Amino acid sequence: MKIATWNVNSMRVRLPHVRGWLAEQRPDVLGLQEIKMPTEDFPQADIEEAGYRSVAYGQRTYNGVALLSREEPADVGVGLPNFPDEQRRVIAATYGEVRIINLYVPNGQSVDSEKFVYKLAWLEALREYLAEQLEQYPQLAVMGDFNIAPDDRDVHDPDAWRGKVLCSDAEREHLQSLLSLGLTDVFRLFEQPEGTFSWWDYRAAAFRRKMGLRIDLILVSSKLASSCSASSVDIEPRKLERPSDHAPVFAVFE
DNA sequence: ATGGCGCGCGCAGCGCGA
Repeated sequence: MKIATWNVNSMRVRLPHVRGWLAEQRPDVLGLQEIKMPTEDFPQADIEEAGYRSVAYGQRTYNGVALLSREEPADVGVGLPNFPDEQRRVIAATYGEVRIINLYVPNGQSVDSEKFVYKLAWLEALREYLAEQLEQYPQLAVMGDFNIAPDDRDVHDPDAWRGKVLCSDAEREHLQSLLSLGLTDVFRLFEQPEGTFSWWDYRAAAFRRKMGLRIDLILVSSKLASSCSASSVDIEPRKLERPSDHAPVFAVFE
């Protein structure tokens, strides 16, 4: 089974990239974030032409998530059950025995903003939800745009970013508390090239200059971790015309 | 190097992202 996550920064604009990537990589499940359109506008027919089912949880202008899959999804859930929120950031579904939760974690803007307070509260509610889901689903994958770089290795210039949003101790501690539930960041199960990132600012030629962060993650339960055979970032779509600022990240399970 | 870029909205220029 191959699963992947990709913040597409507008599904309308990125539909050709998504279709191309599905055709080339053939993931079993692809989680999308920042589709930036209402659920009813999601291009389900175009995705079906590519051989994929889809479930979306979208809204106008901001946020929005979707799950594309070769198999029919079961038990679709949206949102965090313990955190009423107008912002649409979570969609979950079960494929066979595997539960997949697709996330768009709040950005947080800056560590002294109200949005940062919201981000930390959101992460606390996420931890409670994941604790409950782990009890229910031994084979659990939680993937998406976490908007947290787990470690200095995941930051092109750790000193410049130290303490800043996406890299602060408070955010990293929240991520650690998710991992403490029994989840593993599968990317780090394997030897990786130094300076592997999943997001690069559109400004300042950040991609060309390899100035990025790894903030798109795939966390899995121990049962899935033991069967994981690969995990990588595919930076090729970031080189296309009008790219998303994020690259897809995938993991393979035997 | 925070400013630049790119998105939606909507038709100018702003809010937002990370």
